[in-house]
Amino acid sequence: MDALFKGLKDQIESLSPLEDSEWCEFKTYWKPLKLKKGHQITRIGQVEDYFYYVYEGVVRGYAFKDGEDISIGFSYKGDYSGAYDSFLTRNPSEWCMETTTNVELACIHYNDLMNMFDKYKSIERWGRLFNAKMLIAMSRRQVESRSYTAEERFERLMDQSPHLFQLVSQRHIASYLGMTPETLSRLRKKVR
Amino acid sequence: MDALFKGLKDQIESLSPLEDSEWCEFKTYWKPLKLKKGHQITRIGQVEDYFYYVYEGVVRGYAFKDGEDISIGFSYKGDYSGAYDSFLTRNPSEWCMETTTNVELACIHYNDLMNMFDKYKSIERWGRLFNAKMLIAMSRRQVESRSYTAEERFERLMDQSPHLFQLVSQRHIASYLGMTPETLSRLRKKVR
DNA sequence: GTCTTTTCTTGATCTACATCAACTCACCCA
DNA sequence: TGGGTGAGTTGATGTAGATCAAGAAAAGAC
Repeated sequence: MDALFKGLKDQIESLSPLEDSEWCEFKTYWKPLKLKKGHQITRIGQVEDYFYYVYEGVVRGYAFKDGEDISIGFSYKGDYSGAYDSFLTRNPSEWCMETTTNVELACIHYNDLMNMFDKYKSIERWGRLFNAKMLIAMSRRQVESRSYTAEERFERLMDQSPHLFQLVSQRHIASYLGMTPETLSRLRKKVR
Repeated sequence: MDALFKGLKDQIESLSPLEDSEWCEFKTYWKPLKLKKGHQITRIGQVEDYFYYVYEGVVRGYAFKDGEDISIGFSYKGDYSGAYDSFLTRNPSEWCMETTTNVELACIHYNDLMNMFDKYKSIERWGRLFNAKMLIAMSRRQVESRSYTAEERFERLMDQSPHLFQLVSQRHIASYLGMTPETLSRLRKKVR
């Protein structure tokens, strides 16, 4: 439990250092949470009320396209997670989140986070820089998905996140890479 | 010139209202700028020092993939523009910006904006919300590019931004939509 | 205004990847 | 312990869109 909060604090302070008193108050709004593999965190059509910090395990975010689900991203240790679009806009979510392993999280309610933004400039700053970081990661991924073939995307993922292949099923990885499970299977065979 | 600043102020205050005194100071750091069609605003490899507000005209952002340029996005009246990734990280830009029409812009230097963030909480908040807005737009676009065929993406762009086809060349729109100019040409013929 | 260069169009061909289908393997639980 | 269910593999075939090529149109340049 302590380690979880330490991780969270370090993560936040890497973007914006907080006064001890600020952290002490901020901390009280974050609730630790353990979930089993396969748990649905957010469903389509519901407004996302929580923002999650992932301390242990993997959370998968995905959207629906004619009934088939397509993976948008995976959050690991140290990442944040949640249907962030819905969390920010307060509109019903078009994405879902589910755990693909057992996970340990900490979550904070929208209202509490907004109050913290109002109250502390340092936390407002963290919010700005956090959004900036997400934005940068996302724009990288955008160019990535446009500039490479299926095979190249697969190879790059193998280089960058080999552990993912142990933690997530092939078909979820396939949809993340924008290809069918069959294609991914053939690519894996080719490499072996 | 007045209209430009009024547009900028409205745009900022739609996210975070400012005190008159705050706006008065903030305003002094924004420099108006007129550029001719075809002007290179940012080049690859240089660190982006400015953040731009587009008052009139169209700015195109693009990246390179084996020598061919691929359009990442277009900024019109009321949008912001710039190699935002490089602006935020202070790393050499992997993107370029160029005007595709004559444009009127206002720009602010990185250092000045950072000073304003330090000094005023309301401006820090604007920064947070601005990033959030960009993030939401980008994640929509990401799902968009994965969920639709070339033909659907073309139709959706025709619906949402028909004016773009007058302002930007076919091949730039084609690369934006993730297809070749030939394919776009055939799709246009089909619709006519 | 004519000459050059670039953009757009149209057709013929090619290919990466999807789709459809059948078979194997692991895992679960009754 | 055996059979049901879902995940992964493999093969045969289909297709959206890329590539190559060559002509038409439009936009600059002098």
